[in-house]
Amino acid sequence: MARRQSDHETSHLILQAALEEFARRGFDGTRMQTIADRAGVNKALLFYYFRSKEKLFRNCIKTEARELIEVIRTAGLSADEVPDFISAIVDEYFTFIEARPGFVKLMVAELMGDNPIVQELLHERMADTGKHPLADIEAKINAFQQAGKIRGDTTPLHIFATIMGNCAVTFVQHLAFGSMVRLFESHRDFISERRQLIKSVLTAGLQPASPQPEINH
Amino acid sequence: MARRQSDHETSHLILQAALEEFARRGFDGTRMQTIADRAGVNKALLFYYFRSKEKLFRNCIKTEARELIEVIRTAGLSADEVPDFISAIVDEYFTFIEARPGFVKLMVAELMGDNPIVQELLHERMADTGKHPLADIEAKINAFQQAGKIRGDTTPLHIFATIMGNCAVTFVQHLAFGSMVRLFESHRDFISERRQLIKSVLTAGLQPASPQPEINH
DNA sequence: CGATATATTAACCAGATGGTTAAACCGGAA
DNA sequence: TTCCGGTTTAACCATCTGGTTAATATATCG
Repeated sequence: MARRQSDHETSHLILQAALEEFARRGFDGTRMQTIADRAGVNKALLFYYFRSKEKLFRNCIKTEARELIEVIRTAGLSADEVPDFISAIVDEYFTFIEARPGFVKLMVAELMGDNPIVQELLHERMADTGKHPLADIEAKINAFQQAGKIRGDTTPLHIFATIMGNCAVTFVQHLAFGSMVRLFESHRDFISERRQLIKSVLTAGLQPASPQPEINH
Repeated sequence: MARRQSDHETSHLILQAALEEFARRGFDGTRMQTIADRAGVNKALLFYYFRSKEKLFRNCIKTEARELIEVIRTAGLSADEVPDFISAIVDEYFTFIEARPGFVKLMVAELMGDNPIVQELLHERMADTGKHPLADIEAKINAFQQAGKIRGDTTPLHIFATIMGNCAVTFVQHLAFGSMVRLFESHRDFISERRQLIKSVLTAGLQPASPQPEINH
């Protein structure tokens, strides 16, 4: 009964199953046996292809993070004006995550851990390409600032963090508010409303210092 | 050698230790023995005061969530103008979290789980007070909208989610970006820069529809 | 076919983990 | 002092978990 599959096929099955389980249960909550069951293979195969639970986890993280970075990078570079820039990044981020229900949880699980896997990934990429994967985005934001098209009172990375943060947190809020209030109708409604609001708020909020009311602190 | 302590003292010690461990390792990653060690008590005491690991975890979550809700509620109600409203909530949120290094991780751990503990807490509070803990805040935002002081093209809860989301995500980004780029100087610098930027961006971005550039999508 | 390298599996293992229990401990009341 | 209820502990247990191993199955190639 044991049909033999190609190396690539089997390890891909495992990776996919692992991705879903890690996303759902976190690192510690995930059982190797469960991944094996989900992939329809013997547990020992997980250790045959990936040497340990941690290595398998690292592989999952890297696979997903690599994709996201590329998606965001491409989206950001495709736009020439600030509103389009924001809109493109937000849209691509949302689309990316909506297609990967467990992604945010997976990334959070990575951040909960002690070893920064993403950092490892970035080192690899920098060794390959010779520059930071986000360097282009950073330069683009800097150019916007020089042209007076975006607020210049902070660093490009803070601008970037603001955009990405609003996107990412949406999907955690989706869980949080979903259980805290049920005044939000359906899931999709919440997400899509949020997407538009983020674009609008950021487009207005990231404009160069227009006369704003004083803030107490 | 076994000094006897008062009931309250011991269970409080345990709760505090549990809080730190759950925050650091998540639910599944936390060991009851470790909590016991940290609290300096015998492991069996954890089961004596709290009946199970899960009950202990629930207790931690509720304790923290209750505090945060109250802090935010109070902050929000204390301000009469939108910029102060935003500033107060952001400041209180940041202060709250800075004093509790593991809070965000703890809450994320709760959201990762399958049973919505926070929802349980809200039900209790609503049974006590007769209204949703955030109802006052919601009403206040609604009043701002009616007065044309804040954008009226979305619901109060989306406004609230935008403010809270920006705060919460900061402390996750602190971890994420901290390992992704090291262009951010120290931890405190990142956090405080972020705090000011959030206030500014939101104050500008949440204003009622001023003429904004078109957004492609 | 036979040989070889790779894939796959069942059975197994040592250590850890949440939880239990019965006994000991301790302060205070009578 | 004696007794009693709440508190604390050491020892214990059933179960689970990541990881190993030795044997088996399968494709590929000469």
